[in-house]
Amino acid sequence: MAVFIGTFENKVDRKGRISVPAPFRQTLSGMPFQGIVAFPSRRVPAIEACGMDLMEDLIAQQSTGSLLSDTPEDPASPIFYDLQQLAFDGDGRVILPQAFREFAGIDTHGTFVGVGKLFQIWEPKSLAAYRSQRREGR
Amino acid sequence: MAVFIGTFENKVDRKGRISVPAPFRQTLSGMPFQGIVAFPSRRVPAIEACGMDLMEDLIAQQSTGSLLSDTPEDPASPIFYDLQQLAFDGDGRVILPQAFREFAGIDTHGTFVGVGKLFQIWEPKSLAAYRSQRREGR
DNA sequence: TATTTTCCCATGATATCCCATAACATCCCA
DNA sequence: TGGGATGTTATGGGATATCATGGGAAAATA
Repeated sequence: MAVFIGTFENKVDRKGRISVPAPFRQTLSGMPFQGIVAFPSRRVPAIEACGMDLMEDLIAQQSTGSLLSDTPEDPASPIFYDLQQLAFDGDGRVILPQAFREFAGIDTHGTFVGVGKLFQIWEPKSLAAYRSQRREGR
Repeated sequence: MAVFIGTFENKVDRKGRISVPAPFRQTLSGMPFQGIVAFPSRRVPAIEACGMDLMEDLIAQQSTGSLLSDTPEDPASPIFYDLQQLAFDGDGRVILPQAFREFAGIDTHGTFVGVGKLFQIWEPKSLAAYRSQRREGR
């Protein structure tokens, strides 16, 4: 099972690149797509990301019947509309799309937080705020 | 089941390394990740740690569907925001992150205390204080 | 051609690997 | 029951490798 644990703060360089922490890359190393699948979180003001394996799980859950029927509901999970594949460059960095940076308020630094099967990318100060809020039990 | 029992005081060297007691490493020896998962305790001024097995239990409960759906809850148990994976070096040592050292007040020495499924790492003097306090029934 | 993206290499900091040593515990055999 | 031999452990430190980061050059795009 792919597991992400730990917190790592990295820099965004002037080209918009940021290093994915080495331990996370390690977790992703066996996967067919060398990179991450990212999307704005529905719950917190941060980007969430995972490996392709989790996406394949999600896709496997779509039943062929409902996909190809003419029921009015969209069979796609809503997050599909916001997904972005971000490939690693040779040194394990990705470029965060502008829209994602804005969503999370990320400028010069990003903090990666492993939360199990996913990880999140935060603007460091929003993370600090969120953390202390949580610790107060709110 | 992984069980930690016993008390061991070890040194922090100038590189910030500290040996995990051999009996604890023994307990962890069968695990896929050779190291510990550590976090500031919610109850006492010390670091708590366990093996990857305990974390995998926690993570296995995250279902792909709910992770990627629009449910309002943060997919992360609050504990995730403070976790760090600390790998053993060839000699069974780990490097305690600065933030952890500060949280527990650990400088030159750390005392490992097995408390069952977890163990704790204390600054020796705070542990002594906590102990005598407890013995007084407070 | 202007602009962006990808690839590649350089660098400094840090962590990792590896070996040495001293203290201690355990074992083994007379 | 000694008492030396062996092994394990914690600890220190030097050499090496890895990592995050910056920037140039090549390639792709518009």
